[in-house]
Amino acid sequence: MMLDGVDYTLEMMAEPISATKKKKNKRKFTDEQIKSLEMMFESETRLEPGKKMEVAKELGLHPRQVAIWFQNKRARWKSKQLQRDYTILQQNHSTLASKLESLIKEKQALVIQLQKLNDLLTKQKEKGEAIKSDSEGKLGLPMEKSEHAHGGISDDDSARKMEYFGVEEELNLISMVEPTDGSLTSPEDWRSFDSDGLFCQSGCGYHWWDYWS
DNA sequence: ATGGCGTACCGTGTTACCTCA
DNA sequence: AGTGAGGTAACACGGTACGCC
Repeated sequence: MMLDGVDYTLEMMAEPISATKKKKNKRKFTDEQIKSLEMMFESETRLEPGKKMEVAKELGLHPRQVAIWFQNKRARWKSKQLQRDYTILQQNHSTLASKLESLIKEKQALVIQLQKLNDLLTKQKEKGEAIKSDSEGKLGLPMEKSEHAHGGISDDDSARKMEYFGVEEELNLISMVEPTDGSLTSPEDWRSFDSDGLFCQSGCGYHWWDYWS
């Protein structure tokens, strides 16, 4: 049985066709046919009817065979593309996951530093208030003494602060502002954090180190 | 203008066959 | 020689687009 130069009975007719099972005249395309089809698929994944007829004639195939080959090729290409995309997504996910992990660790370290500093500030505030009330009790006057009155911080004061906080912790003061729940990330939270006067930057008339004496 | 019909094509899933380890 | 897995041509089916009447 010859069809456009192709013998479709090859290999297939050795076995009788069963009544229930439809026998397919399946024959593998030649390397040359596949090569030509692949080249065409690279330039266009769909064939126009005219082009399909032309290709079929050129390769000695039925137009239907060419159409089916392109359909199957598109399906195979899509499947492989999905696999490639999946691999890329997996790699991206892995990279992001490791970055997230290191960021979480970094955050935890910062939170611990922040809590430590908050404890120090609370203790210092309590200590300052105790001294203040003690002085008022003795003199019967509000406390006026500060380094402002003397014209600045003494070397003695600076040394005492360093001794208390340590140089590194003092340098990191600005960055230690985020609690575990992230509740200080909004402007409102910043105001509330500042409202106890610990971080009053201007117009307060005194600073936290005023309580050192 | 609209709806019915036939045709061609597509995507998706399945089947049947071939090849190879 | 027999067999199972993987590849693939061919098919089935449902959906869509288009032209014609």
